[in-house]
Amino acid sequence: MLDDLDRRILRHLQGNPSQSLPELADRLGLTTSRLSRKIDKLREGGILRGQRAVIDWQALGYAVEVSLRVTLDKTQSRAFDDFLEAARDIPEVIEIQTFLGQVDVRLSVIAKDMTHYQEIYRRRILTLPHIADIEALMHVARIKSDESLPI
Amino acid sequence: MLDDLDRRILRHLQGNPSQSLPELADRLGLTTSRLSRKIDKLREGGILRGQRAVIDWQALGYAVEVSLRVTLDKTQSRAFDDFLEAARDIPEVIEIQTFLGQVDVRLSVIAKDMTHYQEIYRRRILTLPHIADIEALMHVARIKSDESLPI
DNA sequence: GATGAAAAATCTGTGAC
DNA sequence: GTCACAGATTTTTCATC
Repeated sequence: MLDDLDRRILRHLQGNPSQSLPELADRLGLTTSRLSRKIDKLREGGILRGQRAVIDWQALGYAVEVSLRVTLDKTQSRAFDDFLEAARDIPEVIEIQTFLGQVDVRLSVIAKDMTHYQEIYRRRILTLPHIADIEALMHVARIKSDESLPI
Repeated sequence: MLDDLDRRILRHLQGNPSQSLPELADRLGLTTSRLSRKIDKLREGGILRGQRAVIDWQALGYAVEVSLRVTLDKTQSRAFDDFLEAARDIPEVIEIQTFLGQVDVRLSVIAKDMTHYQEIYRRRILTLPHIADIEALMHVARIKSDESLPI
């Protein structure tokens, strides 16, 4: 379903997204039109979902990131749905993942500083429904972040 | 430093990534050139770091994601550096974060299926240097993922 | 059905107002 | 802050294999 050329194209799009088609075609030894059509196919197939602007939120003044592990009160059958729905609406929550196992959900929360974080934590996080337990880890750095998928 | 218009622009660039300048300008009620210059400023300010192709790795056949919490052997002063450097080179490791506290590093690993995951885990993860302890959580879903920063 | 070359449409960036 | 234009880029068309 995905040939070798597709893989090479994806790898390049991942690394240098903002290069032009002729430029990329040149590197890959293709004509521009062939490359253009290949990319169309990848988009149609849902593999290429488009481009996204990379925004440096540290430059925006967000200096603090905290990773929260949440365990939910499983006596309530709607616990998951309720919790996720409410968590999704908090703008400072930039990541939500769910798990199989002792921990139910992981959230990444960003804030301008520790005071701001405390405020978000008390007013928005602790008021989320069905929380049984929370464990927080202060984040130091993101070393790698999705830049290089194994294609 | 960042006016209201900037914020709206960033919000749009985040949400609807692959729209063209005239299209976006229309939505925001601006002329194309004004928008173009605004975006230039954001780039100069380091807030906009460029574009990235969004690739759907589930469509690529990666069905499994596992989150690993790693504790390092802190008797070795080079433990962090050695570990991070080696982990970064594993293509299936798509995220690396470091923390302050009892846990040192979190890795996200993707694999085609459980067999594939076992292979990566044994051959690549367990052979990383200075590991004192690992805890794994099977990932179920990414509910939210960086799409909507609080701008 | 896929490919290459070139025209047509569209987009981006810049300079004048 | 707007308008208009030149250069670049993407997309479509058409002939070909």
